[in-house]
Amino acid sequence: MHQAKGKSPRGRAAVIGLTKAQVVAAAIKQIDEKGLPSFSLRELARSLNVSPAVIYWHVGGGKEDLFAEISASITSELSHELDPSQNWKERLRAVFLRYRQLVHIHPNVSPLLGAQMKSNGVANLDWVETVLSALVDAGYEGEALKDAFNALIGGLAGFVTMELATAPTETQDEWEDLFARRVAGIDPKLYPITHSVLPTVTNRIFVLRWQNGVRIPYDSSFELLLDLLIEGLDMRARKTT
Amino acid sequence: MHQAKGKSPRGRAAVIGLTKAQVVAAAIKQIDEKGLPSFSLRELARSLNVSPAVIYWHVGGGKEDLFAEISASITSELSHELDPSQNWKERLRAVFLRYRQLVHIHPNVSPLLGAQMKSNGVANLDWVETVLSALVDAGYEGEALKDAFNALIGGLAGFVTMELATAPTETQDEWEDLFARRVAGIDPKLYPITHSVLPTVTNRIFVLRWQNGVRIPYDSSFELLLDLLIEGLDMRARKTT
DNA sequence: TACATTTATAGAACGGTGTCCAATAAATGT
DNA sequence: ACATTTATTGGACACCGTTCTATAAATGTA
Repeated sequence: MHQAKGKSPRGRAAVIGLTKAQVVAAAIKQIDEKGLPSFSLRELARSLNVSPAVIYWHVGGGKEDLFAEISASITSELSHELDPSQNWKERLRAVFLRYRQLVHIHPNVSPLLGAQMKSNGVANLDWVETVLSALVDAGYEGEALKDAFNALIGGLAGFVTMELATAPTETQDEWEDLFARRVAGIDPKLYPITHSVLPTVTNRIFVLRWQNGVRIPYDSSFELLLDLLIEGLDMRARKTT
Repeated sequence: MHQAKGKSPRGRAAVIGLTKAQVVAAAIKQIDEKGLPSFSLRELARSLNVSPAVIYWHVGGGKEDLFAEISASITSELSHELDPSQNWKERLRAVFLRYRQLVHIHPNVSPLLGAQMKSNGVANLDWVETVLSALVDAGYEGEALKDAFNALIGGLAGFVTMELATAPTETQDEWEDLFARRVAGIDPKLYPITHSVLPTVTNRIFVLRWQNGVRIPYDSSFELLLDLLIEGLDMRARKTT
């Protein structure tokens, strides 16, 4: 039905045509350039000088599966180069900073790693093992381990997803103006605190922004979140151990 | 060009036809039932026994704007009924628990509040004011306030987005089988920790699951995240004050 | 009551999309 | 040399978002 899924091109070589990896790479490139909303299989096929059906042959079952492949392709680079001599806190820091770094390379793909996250099965086990083993080293097990893992992944990966949430591409300038005008018109009587901190906060916090984390990265906010989580998990572990 | 945006149906009454609010409500209903991926303006129009063009007349500019309206419609219920006598930690807890609760009512709409989050301008200022004022009460200001706000919103709203990330609707059963088989086949030599905690963790942590937070809610994990953040922010505030 | 105007809807059209299927070419194994 | 697998084509189907022009329904005004 479709391409040889064997480990590597052994006896039955890859003929000459396209590779699944090439299709995925081209898809990522196109999403990087044109954005996820305007991505289409037909245009992908066009960019490869190929019939749309070819994509179906190389990747199993259409768009959904292609997205899963893209997601796997990006997160696969995650857990390389980890220094096992570091303690668990340093390892956690490193792996999540690396995660954010990776996603920032392909901001438009971000929704596929967060909200869509189909996770083509068990592709990124390295990641899971890294986080779980760090937490085990910290002294977590059972239900507490489960919750600590979810708090870390959900909070940090979720943060990055929100950070890179797609600002509307269409009439961007026009919309920025509208937004800026609305912010300027915030009533000091109704929202005194918000109004008073507008100078330091406008377009730099989550709900009150018209650009996303691509143009205005949230480095220090992410670091704060990361520190709060790791320090907090450390304290809790010490308490119960 | 489109409907009267005035406060309420005064002189020029609402004729008899559809209301923008009705369109939005119907859209939410349809997304709740059929899921976001299979949502379409045409089917929405069909369900209202109406021509597709009618949606364009009632809501400004098509799908994108309709999504913004939906998002606003849901988050508008957010900051009601808040007890100002509570201290800032209790208020923060309450508002974010309420946020998660609200989103869980319309799980399929979740991507619109997270990854897509266009935020039709400044609709949910109540929310912002609540969080900001709590943090100001805690002693935050300037850059630290900004980072604390972003860590809270990004981490917690992001968590909920991930929790409800859309599991694939299509061939669900078949896919669950595939996933379960892959999990069962995890190599204990390669992933010793992961393998050893599989019993307590399978389908209950973020990457190793085949169902999303609708069927398997992450209550205790969210509570942990919430506690870690609030406690940590409290400690940091005391230190620097 | 009559007419002009605003409000609301209908219907058709345009270009684009995901997906599938039958036919066919290209490379491979025997 | 031939049968088989591998890879690709082109066309079809049904649906989609969006826009346009025309028309109906309600309203304001004389």
